[in-house]
Amino acid sequence: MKIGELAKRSGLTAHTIRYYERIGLLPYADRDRSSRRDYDPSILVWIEFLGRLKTTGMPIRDMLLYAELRDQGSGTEAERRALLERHRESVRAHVDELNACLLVLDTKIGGYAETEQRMKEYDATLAERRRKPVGARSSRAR
Amino acid sequence: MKIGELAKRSGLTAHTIRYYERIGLLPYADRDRSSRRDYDPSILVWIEFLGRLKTTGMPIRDMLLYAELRDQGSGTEAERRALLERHRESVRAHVDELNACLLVLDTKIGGYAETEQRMKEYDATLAERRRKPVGARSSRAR
DNA sequence: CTACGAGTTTGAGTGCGCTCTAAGTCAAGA
DNA sequence: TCTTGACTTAGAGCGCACTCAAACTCGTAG
Repeated sequence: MKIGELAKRSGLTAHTIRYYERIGLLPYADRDRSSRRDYDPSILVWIEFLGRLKTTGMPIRDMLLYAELRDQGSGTEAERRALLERHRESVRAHVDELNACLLVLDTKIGGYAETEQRMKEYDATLAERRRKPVGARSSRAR
Repeated sequence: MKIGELAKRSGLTAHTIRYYERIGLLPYADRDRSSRRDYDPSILVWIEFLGRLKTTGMPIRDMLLYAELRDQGSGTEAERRALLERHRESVRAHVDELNACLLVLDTKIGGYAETEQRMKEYDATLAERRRKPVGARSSRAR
């Protein structure tokens, strides 16, 4: 698979794929006789996993650490696991924080909704007063 | 309240507070006779809210939009509400995405845990073989 | 043969959100 | 009076994660 094809399939740009290779996030890709990168589709699995790490806010320097452990192969599993576990906890904490913020947001939005509601009622009252002018009892006061 | 005090209370640095004022995220603060900023503690509420927006990933340009609507006062409530509602949905979507990633992470970590377990068992088998050498029936094969 | 399109490299540029520097002002305490 | 330290400004610098530019090389279709 050429870099253009991989870009399409992975959702990254060719630029980004080369950048990732440069910094060591993607392994050095085999080149064909005219020195174009030629990928094995299995790279997609790794890119997808990197995407998860990215989505969950892991900085590139940590992904790099994980990638290096992975390249070193067996014997690094415990460290890799520890890295992922630490990350998992930070993601969980962040999710909790986001949920707390969502509550605040809901409250704030609820406040605007109330204001809107009171304004509608006020408008309705005015309309009522125009129909049954001064002195007439408001039908809204039930 | 002076900027240093506000920094302590808000968790922002004085630098960041000045930066936020410069870009319009914080209102222009009143200065005392020697042109130092003097804050009303009520600013803390606004800073805290900005913090929530930041935590939930709202870019500064959007906070700025919200801040401008707020400065314009009444008549902008519907727009402010709409802005927050859009943001809320994007945060919800992001939380869902994070939760999905957490599942993947759990699976991956589970994989490492399994490998570790198998290695422990293998070590145990070796130890067993050392105690009851060649020919002896392994007690682990139950 | 030549033109095109997709690839190559190195290195520079971009947008975001701060973060810091330099040079100066001011008020209060020793 | 002098020193200290918290403040002021405009503007430069930084770390991150890309993103793009320039100049070049290939393989293939017309």
